Amino acid sequence: MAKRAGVSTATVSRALNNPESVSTGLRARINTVIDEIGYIPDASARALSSRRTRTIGAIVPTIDNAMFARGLQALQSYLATQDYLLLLSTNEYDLDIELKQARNLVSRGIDGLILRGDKRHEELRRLLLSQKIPFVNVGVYEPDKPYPSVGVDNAAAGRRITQHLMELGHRHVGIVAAMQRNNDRAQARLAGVLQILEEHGSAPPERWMVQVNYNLDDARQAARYILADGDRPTALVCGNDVIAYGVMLEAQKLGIAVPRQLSVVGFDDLEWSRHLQPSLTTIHMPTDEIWVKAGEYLVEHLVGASGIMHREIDFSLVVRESTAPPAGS
Amino acid sequence: MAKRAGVSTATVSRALNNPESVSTGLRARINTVIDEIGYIPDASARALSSRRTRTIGAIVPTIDNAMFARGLQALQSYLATQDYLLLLSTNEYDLDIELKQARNLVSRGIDGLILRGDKRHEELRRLLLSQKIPFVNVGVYEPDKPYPSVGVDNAAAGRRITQHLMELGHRHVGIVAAMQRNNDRAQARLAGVLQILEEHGSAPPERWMVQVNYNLDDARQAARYILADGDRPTALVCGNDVIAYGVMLEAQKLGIAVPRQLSVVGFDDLEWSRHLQPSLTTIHMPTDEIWVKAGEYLVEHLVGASGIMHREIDFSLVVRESTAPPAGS
DNA sequence: AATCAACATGAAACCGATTTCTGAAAAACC
DNA sequence: GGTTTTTCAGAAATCGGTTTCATGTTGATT
Repeated sequence: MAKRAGVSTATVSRALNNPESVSTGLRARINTVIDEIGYIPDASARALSSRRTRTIGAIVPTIDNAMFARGLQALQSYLATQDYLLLLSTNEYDLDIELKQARNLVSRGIDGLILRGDKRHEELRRLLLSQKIPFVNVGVYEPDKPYPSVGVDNAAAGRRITQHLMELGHRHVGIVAAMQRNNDRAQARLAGVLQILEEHGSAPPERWMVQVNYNLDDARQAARYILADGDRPTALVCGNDVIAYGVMLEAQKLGIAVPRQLSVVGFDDLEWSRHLQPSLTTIHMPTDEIWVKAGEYLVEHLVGASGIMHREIDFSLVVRESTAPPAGS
Repeated sequence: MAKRAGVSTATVSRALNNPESVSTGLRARINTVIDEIGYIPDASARALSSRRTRTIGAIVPTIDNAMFARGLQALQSYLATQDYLLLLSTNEYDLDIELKQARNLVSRGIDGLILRGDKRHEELRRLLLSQKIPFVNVGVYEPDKPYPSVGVDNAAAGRRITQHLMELGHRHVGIVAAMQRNNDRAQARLAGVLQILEEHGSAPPERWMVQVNYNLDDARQAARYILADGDRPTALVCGNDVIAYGVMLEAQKLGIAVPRQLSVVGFDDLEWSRHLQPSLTTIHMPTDEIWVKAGEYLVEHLVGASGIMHREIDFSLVVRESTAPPAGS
């Protein structure tokens, strides 16, 4: 302890947390000693007595996904400016793992928690409630839910991009969706897409609807499956940009011209989408903004703000070269 | 406290950490009460008295980079199996930020630290030494350094892929390197590439050597700059796969055929590299293995293993379609 | 000059676990 | 059966801060 400065621990604590309450002289002396011996306060002790850790936890399905990586980066940068640290866990889309990770995080005394996904273990719900840990569901906008969410309205995004295809005249539309299991974001997108299709009497046959994992190989395989048939759709809605890339690669390999013979759309607007040949029509998601806002919500909540927050972030349709009217029109 | 079970805190602690030392009856009673009231031990208190947090810190330049995202994912998964948690920070290639983040992590009582990069603040070196915090430099193999490292020998990788170009007969080779500032990995690769080029009397002119950021736009711009000239190289070595993608996109746009008129190579072997048209010749990096090994080293070190470790992980050259003998040969 | 409020500081309790020390009971030994 | 050893569990100290409470000092008020 920096009591080498000849002061009590109480005074050091005050000098650190509430400098104005300590006289200038003492404060200077304390700071000198701190620099001298390289004193670093013990956060565990601090946490133990103050019941605050200045740590925010985050549980995402995986870090190895461009959207999450980007969001986490933005979140971490923001938290750093507020002197918060990010305790990171992944659940690999498994609710039991999520619960276990959450227990661990809670045990660590996180001040707040950021979750990706709505489907969660009932137990986790109780845990967060009983421990009074504020949390946000990030990446979705769900104003009806009894807990805060910040993100885009994914169903609306699904409707928007499908509408675009409808306006171009497509009536034979297939869907290569992302895995729906425990993924509310993917589910909402799919629901939005289907809604518009049904409104136009274009609900796709079984064969034109596939779910795939987040990688190029699986997306290509799905595209091969759907496009192999003689009677194929004139447009494909993909659950995200990565899937769309795979679909376009496979279309190219099969000699199907995009967009002349097949329109392709995605979601997310990753960096590649602008650069692809042809470039990809997609829904732009302001990922950084979403995650930073989520962080802001928690931080503000921790200093006293209150009330459930639902924050909708606007997405936008980015029309590029991968969509055009269907061949026959 | 679960002293509702009618036992002392000491016994509860023992039941949790060293179950064999508690009689079966008591243990059962304690476990029952724990389940009943949903008792979760306070990690802060535990850390305070045991001086261990079961937390590993990591400081990387950015999460938003496919290689780091992937490595962190692998590391986090591994740590989860060992009941360790990952405390994540980024330094954005800035040493001062890194020091600040490290201070914060140390204050949190991390048991070990994973660092990406060799160049660091002198102060940080001292800090880690004085606090006796084990750490590893990940992503590079540097057996001569006085601290552990686990990764590939990037200079050797640079030599290897350049050798491949030499064998194909290229003598006019340009370089689009990654940013060198505070990036030992990028520096080592570049050094390896230059070494081989010089051995073949093919040191590139100024104009053929550019440094760019990790994104497609910058890479394309660099390619445009190098390839605009009438007298252009027959091959380009790119600092990583993302840069190579940008270069190939731009070459395509400029009407320069890859590999017939221009060979392109990268490093990392990201998912896209197999799928590109033409597919990319590159150096495969076993990212998962590297990061998991780094985690293993720390965890093992914390239970008593000792000695500086330098672990070399093998890279491999993956020859695909983006390289061929130069046009004239 | 006397009274009182405001302020700066230290002493000590406290946060919730781990760990050492100690004693009582049970097991082992002769 | 008496003594020694082992096992089990509780009391209490400890980790390093924060925070309440008490106290002495200074400055303002009248």
